Amino acid sequence: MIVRQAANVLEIMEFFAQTRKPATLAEIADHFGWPRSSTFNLLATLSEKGYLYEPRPRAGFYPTPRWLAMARLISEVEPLPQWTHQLIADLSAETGETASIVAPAGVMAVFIDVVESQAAIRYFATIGHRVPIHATASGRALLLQYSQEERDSVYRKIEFRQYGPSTPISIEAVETELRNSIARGYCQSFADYSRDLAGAAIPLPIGDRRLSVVVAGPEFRIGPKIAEVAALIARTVDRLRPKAAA
Amino acid sequence: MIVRQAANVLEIMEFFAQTRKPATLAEIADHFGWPRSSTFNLLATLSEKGYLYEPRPRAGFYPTPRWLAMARLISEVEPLPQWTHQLIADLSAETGETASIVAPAGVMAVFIDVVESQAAIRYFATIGHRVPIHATASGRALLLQYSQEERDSVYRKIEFRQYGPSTPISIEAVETELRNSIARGYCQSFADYSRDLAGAAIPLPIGDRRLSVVVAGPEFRIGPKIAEVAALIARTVDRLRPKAAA
DNA sequence: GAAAAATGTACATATATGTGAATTTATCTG
DNA sequence: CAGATAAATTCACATATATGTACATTTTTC
Repeated sequence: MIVRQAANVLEIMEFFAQTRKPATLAEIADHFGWPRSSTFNLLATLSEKGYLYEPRPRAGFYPTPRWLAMARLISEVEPLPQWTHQLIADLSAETGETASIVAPAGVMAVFIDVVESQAAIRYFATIGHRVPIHATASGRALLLQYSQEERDSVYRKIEFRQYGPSTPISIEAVETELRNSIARGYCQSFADYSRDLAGAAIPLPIGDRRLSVVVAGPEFRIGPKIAEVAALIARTVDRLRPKAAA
Repeated sequence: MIVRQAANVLEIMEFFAQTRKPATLAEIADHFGWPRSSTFNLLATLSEKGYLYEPRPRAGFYPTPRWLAMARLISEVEPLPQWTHQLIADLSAETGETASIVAPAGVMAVFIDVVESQAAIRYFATIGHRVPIHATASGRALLLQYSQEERDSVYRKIEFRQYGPSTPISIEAVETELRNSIARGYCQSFADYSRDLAGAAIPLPIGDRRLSVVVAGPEFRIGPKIAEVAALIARTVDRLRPKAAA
């Protein structure tokens, strides 16, 4: 079950992140199609807690810097090492596609850092974006780092759905694909989950964290050169990863 | 009316900002005394939206970097000029007390930047902290920048309460205190709102934004030297504020 | 290695909560 | 400067929602 008012808080924040200017109660209510009274309660709650204020009298609400302060505290812990951002920046620059660092989240994989392609037609992904762990290159690069028991435990919770023509729709299909990936030296996906989308990924263990790097883009651009892209990822990791650490 | 689940989202994030490590459903539920099932729904919602993930399998949830990405976008707009942070940093260093930049939010004043005192006994304030606009030095330094009509409009919404012995409990009392502040050259408060707390503040208009700077600390430390502190604030603003801007 | 304890998940139901309509307050406009 | 228009609040009530209970799964204990 989705907690509506919790989701609404996030939507409001995303709204401000997009518009980047103060908004009045009426504007917000209209934008979301929420009743004024409900919007009023929400804004009042956020204000009361110190997360919203009125920069100028009657010019509307805007988030306080408290969000930033809190987010900084949270992200200080286990920050990604510098070089991982460099990694996806380089990969995106060289391939012209979108590159990301991905982490596990139950049966899903979450994008925790993203550098987007500059191409007009491109894979649009943002930090926080989630995809099924078994039906994507990046996800499978995570699964490769699990023990058999851990993988089994994940499989039990997966709801296998035919997202695309090549989606693996059984545990066996996923395990087979994992074995293929090992043989191949990298993970790949051709529209397993998103239409027209292809990607190459490799595992990226950092300390005891299980991450992966993925480069993804439209099938017609990535498809022909997927092996090259995979090799480039591996080379770039080798180049940037500090030698001392595992 | 307070929107409970909206507040809960904030509480969870604050919880993570404090503990700075992943927490399991059970830990979170116990910490807040929430039912497991409700906690489950909340965490599921936040995860689904891409704001929570599981860094390591079964080691609990933690916020994704999406919070940071969003907060950065939001705060890029109208960032405080560099020198205002320098201002409160210098003031805090020189006085040994807590210094803050404050903005209006209806009948309240919000702390939008804070440098805390290092003293063992100190004014504990964080970004986002809110205090009544009429019963604090910082708030009155904001009111001084309002027109009479704007002030009247604020007064109408204030619920006058006797927070401390010297809290102004009528419009007239506030107006009188404002006139005194002008004569005095700065705003002050002696436990008007918080017990044992005293502070000196002056208006700090930046562009068309109405802000104020305040230095606050325990009455016994600040009290005797309040005039000096106020003078120091004024001098420091003069020193740091770019000459060109108003 | 089996049993116990702890944790995570699903669902029906009573109730806390969101909302439509009414009221107050502010802002245009001629 | 009225009178009109729009925005912000308030409030009682029906309904969407949080939770108690039951069940499944995982981890720990002995």
